[in-house]
Amino acid sequence: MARLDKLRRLREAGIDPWGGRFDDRSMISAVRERATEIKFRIADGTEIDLPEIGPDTDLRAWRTEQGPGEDIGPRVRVAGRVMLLRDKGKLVFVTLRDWTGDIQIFIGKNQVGEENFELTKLFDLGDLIGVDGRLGRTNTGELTVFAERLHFMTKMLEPAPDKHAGITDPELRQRMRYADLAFNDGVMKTFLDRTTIVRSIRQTLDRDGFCEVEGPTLHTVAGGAAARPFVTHHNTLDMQLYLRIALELHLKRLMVGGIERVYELGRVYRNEGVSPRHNPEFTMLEAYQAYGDYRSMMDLTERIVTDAIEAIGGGFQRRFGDVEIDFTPPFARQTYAELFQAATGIDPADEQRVTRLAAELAIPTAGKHPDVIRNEIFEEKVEDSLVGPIFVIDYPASICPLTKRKADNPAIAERFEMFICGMELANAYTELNDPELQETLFKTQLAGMAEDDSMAKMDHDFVRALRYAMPPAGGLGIGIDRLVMILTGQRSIRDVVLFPTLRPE
RNA sequence: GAGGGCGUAGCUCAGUCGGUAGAGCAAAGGACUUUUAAUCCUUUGGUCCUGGGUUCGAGUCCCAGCGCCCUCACCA
Repeated sequence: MARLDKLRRLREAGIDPWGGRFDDRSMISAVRERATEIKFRIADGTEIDLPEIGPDTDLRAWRTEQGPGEDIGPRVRVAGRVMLLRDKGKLVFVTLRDWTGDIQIFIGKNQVGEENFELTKLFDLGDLIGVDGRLGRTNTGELTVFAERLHFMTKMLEPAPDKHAGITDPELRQRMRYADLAFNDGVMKTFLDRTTIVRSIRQTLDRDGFCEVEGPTLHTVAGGAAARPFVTHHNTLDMQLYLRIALELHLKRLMVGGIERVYELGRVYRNEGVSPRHNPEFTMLEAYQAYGDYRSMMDLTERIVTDAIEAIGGGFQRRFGDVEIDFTPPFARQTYAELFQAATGIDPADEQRVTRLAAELAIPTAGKHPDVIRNEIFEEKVEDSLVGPIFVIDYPASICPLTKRKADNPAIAERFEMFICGMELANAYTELNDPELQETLFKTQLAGMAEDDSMAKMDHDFVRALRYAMPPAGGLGIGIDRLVMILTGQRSIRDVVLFPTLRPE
């Protein structure tokens, strides 16, 4: 009988196939925790605990040994999706799933009565049902709700995916995330973990006295990062607008205004290529702390990451692919120059040998600033191999134009990047707050931009804001999606973004 | 944007040298009161991504296109 026929049969039996309010149900995880309340009541009325349940448990034999008696378990009400259906004639087993877990339902014809039992004939994989029953264990020891009454909740009209493999086509999983969440193991957990991580980050920042704000996502000038923006248009104002590519410039304006610890955790949009580590829209945290510097932000980053790990559990030793990562604080801190020297055997200050190495690595050097060449070598020889977590500190100043230099060494910028498994997870600076220097650096940056990046413009208002005095500050950016990838063990950003950008069907 | 791989039943996948389109799950009918990816019997189910070409004959070989995945580039 097809699903639509069953729908009709439900209606004919006076049952609404789309269900309704269903009060007082317990979450399946909570029901599972009540397993210890199940007792075996023997003839004289005394109640004894069930034996330890193992893979070879034979409760039927154990019950026979105890003599005449019966299982007494708590009455529970659950609701969820029918994941597996095992029809044994006058007996039907259902594996029911809600968003907290799975539990088996036992539906015996003699136990629930003819009318309820007829309802099971109208069940399909994927339907939503409600069950009243008593918690107990089957002969094999499986924790089970022995149904006393069935409630039909909602009919699924589409065929269910393969009950073992689920949906494996990555495009379908992303396009039909609803089915992915409902039928593929572990997907729900990953996204609930994502929520837990984001909540934990807010808690860490709030506890440190940071103030969460919401900046504009529509910008008249898209600044704060070197990326191409999405362009849009406001009709009645008849003006071109850009979707933000970073949170930075508005948060700094707020620092000028006196919001001394400020952060935004929100979506930014970059009109660049897609890859397993890049989605056109992604979630960034940016935090700014007045009277701090990049070292303050390093401590904060470490707390944000370790708090998030504690929030989702599983300990500081974690796996990502086949790599073992140790998040036990403190995280390693090494200078850019040290790492360069260790990986290449060459002193980064040795101009000649750096140039020779660039040639060996087939890195074109013509017309490039030595620091740019150095950084290309660094990216190739160092970054990919950093398992981390590690803070790479003290970058060459010329590749960080918007960063304060070290007071005692103007060639070095007060910046760190945190790497885990070769991925850049965080980036922080001691922020530049000199408006005149900022303006000059903006101009040089714009002059160096390619023709197709011409939508980059000078943000005059931002420079004016700095003229009203922004306190010296540390600033931090964390790529939330990548952090979630690392902490949940997902290799693709599209497995931690609920609805990644896709071409239309 | 460049290179490589993939596209077959509702789902997961086989498909040999170019010779009648296959399996498991799902679906439909039946048996079974402690199963658990239940099992057993029966049945149904195809635009082989699209369009050309080679050939007596193409899921298979060739060309083009579309889509997805991976690597690289831009970027975080």
